[in-house]
Amino acid sequence: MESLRGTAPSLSSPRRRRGRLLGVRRLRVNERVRVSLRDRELRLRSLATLQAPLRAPSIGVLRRPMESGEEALLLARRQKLESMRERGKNPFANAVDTSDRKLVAELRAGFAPALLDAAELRYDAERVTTLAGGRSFHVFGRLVARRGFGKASFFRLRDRSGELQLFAKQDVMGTAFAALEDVDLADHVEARGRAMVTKTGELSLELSELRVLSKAMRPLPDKWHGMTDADLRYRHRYVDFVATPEAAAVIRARGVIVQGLRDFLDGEGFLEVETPTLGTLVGGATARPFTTHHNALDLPLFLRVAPELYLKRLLVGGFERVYEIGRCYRNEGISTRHNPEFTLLEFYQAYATYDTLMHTTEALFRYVDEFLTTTLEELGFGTLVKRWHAERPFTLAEPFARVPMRTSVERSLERASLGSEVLDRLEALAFDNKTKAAAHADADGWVAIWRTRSERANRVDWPNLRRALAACGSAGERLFVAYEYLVEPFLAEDYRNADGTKSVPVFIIDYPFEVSPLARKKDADPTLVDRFELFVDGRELCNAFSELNDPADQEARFRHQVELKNKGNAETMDYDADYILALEHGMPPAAGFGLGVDRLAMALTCQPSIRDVIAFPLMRPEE
RNA sequence: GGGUCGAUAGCUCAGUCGGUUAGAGCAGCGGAUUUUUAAUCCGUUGGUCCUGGGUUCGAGUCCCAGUCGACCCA
Repeated sequence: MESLRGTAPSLSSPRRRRGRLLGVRRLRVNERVRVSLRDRELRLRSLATLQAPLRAPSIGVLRRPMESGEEALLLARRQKLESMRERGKNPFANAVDTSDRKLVAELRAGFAPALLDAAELRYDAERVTTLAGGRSFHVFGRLVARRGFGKASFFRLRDRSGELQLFAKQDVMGTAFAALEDVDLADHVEARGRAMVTKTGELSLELSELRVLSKAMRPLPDKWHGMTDADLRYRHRYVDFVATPEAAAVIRARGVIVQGLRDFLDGEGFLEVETPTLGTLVGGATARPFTTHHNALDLPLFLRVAPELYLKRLLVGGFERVYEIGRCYRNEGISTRHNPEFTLLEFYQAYATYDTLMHTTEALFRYVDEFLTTTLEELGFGTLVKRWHAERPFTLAEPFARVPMRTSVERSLERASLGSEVLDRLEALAFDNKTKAAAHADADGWVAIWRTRSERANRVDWPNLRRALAACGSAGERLFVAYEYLVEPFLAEDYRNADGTKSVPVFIIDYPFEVSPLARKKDADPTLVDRFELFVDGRELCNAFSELNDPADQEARFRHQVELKNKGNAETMDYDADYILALEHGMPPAAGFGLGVDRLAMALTCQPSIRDVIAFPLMRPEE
């Protein structure tokens, strides 16, 4: 990584600006187009004046192939733009009158009584004519398809609410029909026309007028296949959203999900707040931070990894129920489940325990899912949302399972035909490369035998389990690691609904205190804390606990974090003296909750990568 | 960080064993077409085969290095 950053500028050749539609490259292409136009003019002029002697070579000039296929496409659009200007039409018109605008969805709603087939959107012609009553309708949108028939033409217009066919006929439009030659796919237009139904039953506007409002200078991707190259899609999301309707629907769904979260919490009397994203300390989660710098104060700063400690200060300040939905930043790897910046929902509730929050969590998930479903149906995404529901490998309809962490490990061992000996021997299993292999001979032998006990026992990632155990400094950490390797990979198959067709969300509860530096210890067993994480189809979505409000205990936990940091662990918290001071002023008993909003969106919309639910995911630059 | 796979026209993709001038569909351009909906029909433009190096009489194809991406693992 480091070396890459250092050497990239000198190594990277001026190439790489090939093939991929990169923003920077686009500009260059445009410049090249302009230059080449000037070139051509000059050459043509010289042809005319110099005549015969240069004739042979200049034919070569004339027949010189267009710079590239892409540039030829751009040139064609520029020529249409010029043609518009010559006819006094502004290709980037700004003054529009939307006072009588109809959204496509509104228009369809108005003609709903004439629907013959709701699934295929076929309409009865006579009833549409009657309902329209001779009115002209005014619509705005982008042209996404066209079919020409000489003296007639079909367009497909898309606005934010849906798509509608426009039908242009020469005998209706008169001279305006010829101007359609300057209209390209992807142009933004306004159109007026009477509502009618075509021979095939499609509701259409028979155009009296079509005006280009904004000329698109680049074509859309393949009308049928769209854009499938993942690299292109993520780098040029604005194109992806036009070319891949589901990609746009997912972003819309995400917005609705966030709205649903707010709706639920507002209804429970929570106050939405905003807390700092820049700070001098790292806290609220064990994660490696991004660093930055404030110039005026000459102060090194961290981007927050979680809002937790500020939200709990608000509890001290008398706000009993607060929440924040905000961006957090963790300087860690990128994967299908991790983006360096991501959105966290955290809420804190005074006089509640983690047990209270388990009930709240179930209610919240069901509320948001219902909200998403009904809202998307209203927006005309009924088919899509049905498909998502069917594809989901989990169900929210049944009670979520609850299992204490230790029990979950014991159960999982049983299912793998392994005994408690595995749990008893965690410390001895630890393996790291520093120690001689001979020292692990016993453990190697046990693992070899355990692997033979069952197919599931063989599926366990023993090498990495043993490596992770080597990094543990306490029994609590070892239990947690055992859980991660022996239980978590099997959650989705172990916890199923009544008929076994879908997985059921699982609360894993009662974590070791060593891996929970901000959670309250259990009264009955101080080696554990009142904490749960929620796993939906085996993926961690939530983390919640009864809050630690004993300043002395919190101080000891912070000290332990600092010890780990001094030993070289990058994913630790700082000692936050001001937070201790806040606790000393008295924080009410409370429980707090965190939810990965991106991951929730992934789960509810069946998206395989976090990049699909983020409008503009982080990409390595091309050049 | 490791492994596997991939990169060919603006987009989606073929390209056989290393062998003639690298093909198709869409989009574009020209033509025909007044009810199509992936419209159709005729014609046509468009290529740094990701980059660099190597092997070879000959490389899109084989080898090495690199870039970017996808997936899996860490």
